[in-house]
Amino acid sequence: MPYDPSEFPAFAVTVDLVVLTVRRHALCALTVRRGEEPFRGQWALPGGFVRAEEDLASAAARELAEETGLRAQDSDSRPADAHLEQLATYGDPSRDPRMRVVSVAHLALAPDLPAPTAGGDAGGARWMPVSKLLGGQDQASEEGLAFDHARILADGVERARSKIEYSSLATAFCPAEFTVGELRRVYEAVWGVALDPRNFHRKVTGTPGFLVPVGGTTTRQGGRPAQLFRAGGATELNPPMLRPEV
Amino acid sequence: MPYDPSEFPAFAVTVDLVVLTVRRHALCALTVRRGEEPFRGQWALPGGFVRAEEDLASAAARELAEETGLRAQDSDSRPADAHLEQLATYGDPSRDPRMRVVSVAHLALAPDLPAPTAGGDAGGARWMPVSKLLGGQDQASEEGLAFDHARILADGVERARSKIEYSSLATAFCPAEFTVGELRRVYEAVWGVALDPRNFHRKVTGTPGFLVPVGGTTTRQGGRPAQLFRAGGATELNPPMLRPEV
DNA sequence: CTAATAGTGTCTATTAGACACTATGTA
DNA sequence: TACATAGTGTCTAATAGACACTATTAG
Repeated sequence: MPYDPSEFPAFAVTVDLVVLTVRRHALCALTVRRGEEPFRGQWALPGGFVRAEEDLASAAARELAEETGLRAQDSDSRPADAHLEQLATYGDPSRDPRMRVVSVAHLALAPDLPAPTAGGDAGGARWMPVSKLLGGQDQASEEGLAFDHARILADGVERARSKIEYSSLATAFCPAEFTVGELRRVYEAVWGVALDPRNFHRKVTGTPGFLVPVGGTTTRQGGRPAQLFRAGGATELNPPMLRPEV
Repeated sequence: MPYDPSEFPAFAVTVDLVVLTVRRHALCALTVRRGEEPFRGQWALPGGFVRAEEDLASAAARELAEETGLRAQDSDSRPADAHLEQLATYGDPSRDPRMRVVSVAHLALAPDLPAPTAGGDAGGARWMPVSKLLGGQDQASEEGLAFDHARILADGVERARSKIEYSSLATAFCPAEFTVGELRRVYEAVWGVALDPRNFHRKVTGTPGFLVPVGGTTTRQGGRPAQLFRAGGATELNPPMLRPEV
């Protein structure tokens, strides 16, 4: 196959973001209101074009910062505000009615933010419960997300749900310092199940390198003061945290 | 951000394939010899441009068929020859010196093929042991793969290694009918470890839906005749097959 | 016979899951 | 006081890993 720049079709390449957080015991995704056709007025995932001299990860980090103010690990060596990873790429020829667009979706996990959104290029932005966005396949069509974003969101949610099983990624949903109970509520919100607090406590505190005690305590959840921890260096969780209802 | 087709940069989009198989107790990848600059004469992963009206998965299946003759599940309802899934997307601005190319890499797992390659658009094609292609970081530079293909291959190998832990994907490396011992040798080759044949047998035959006895036996591995199985419908492997040396 | 692989059984240390109980804060 | 959450201990059923033993072929 000859390699002539004029012989292959030109594509637009975008990054779309599945930004997840846990708010009031519910897994939520960041959505933006579309200001233009097509799908004007509908909710969509945040995203935008990759620039001419920009890496895919950089483009995703830039969009994340524009929409939320969150800093992914990229910039310098300070601890990141959010976890960011590539999710999958969507390139159905008919996914955008205007032109051929290939979207490299990324998954971002962030702690609950005080301000729901910051300035971006989108009109309105909101955290919406994932159950609302994806619940009932038919509901997806009436109030659904634009383009193939429901599919992308579903893939991102499934990635998050499975990845917290065998990694310490759930701590990305927590602030820098958190309690065992708060971490447990993250698992419960993401999986939509109830976990035994005592077994959970034994499991996470017994896994070396997962949690590092930071010294203080807090009563922000009520009840007896709970120890504060920060995420340890361990990224793999072995043996994994098992999702119930197998 | 205005959505004007003339305002965004144009990208070329390709699919690259990490095609893995197990040959003579070694995990091997399909490589093709480059006939043109850049990297002329070096080995590379098979791949090619996505066509104007082609889905990404279709492009990957087409390239796989062109290079190996293998049929992924796409075409019709017959059982597929090979497993094919999207791996990740690589879009560093400098990954191709000629132009901006975004490559959507795919991972294919195939049984050992009698003919190493079939007709394709590449000059020579070979199965090369993964350990040769990736062993010793410095060795990668002298006899290494073109572009960022060493990185792509490493990601694909890691995906395969982790995915056979918790799925029945290892059967994609086996012919339609296989023995427990042959399946065990797949795990041993992919992970590069030795597994206890007795515990392995108990594990796989005790997981419902993983293996379905097909009735016959074979002595193609020598020794006592072994039952033949085919892959069952179960795709998830729960509890997972544990990789030793944790 | 030996050598090879297939397949079953048994023992033990570990652990997930269930749950009783105590500790320490707020209303 | 009642009530919330935090944290520890104990019991049991399941299982991964180690390994003894038998079965059935080829040479």
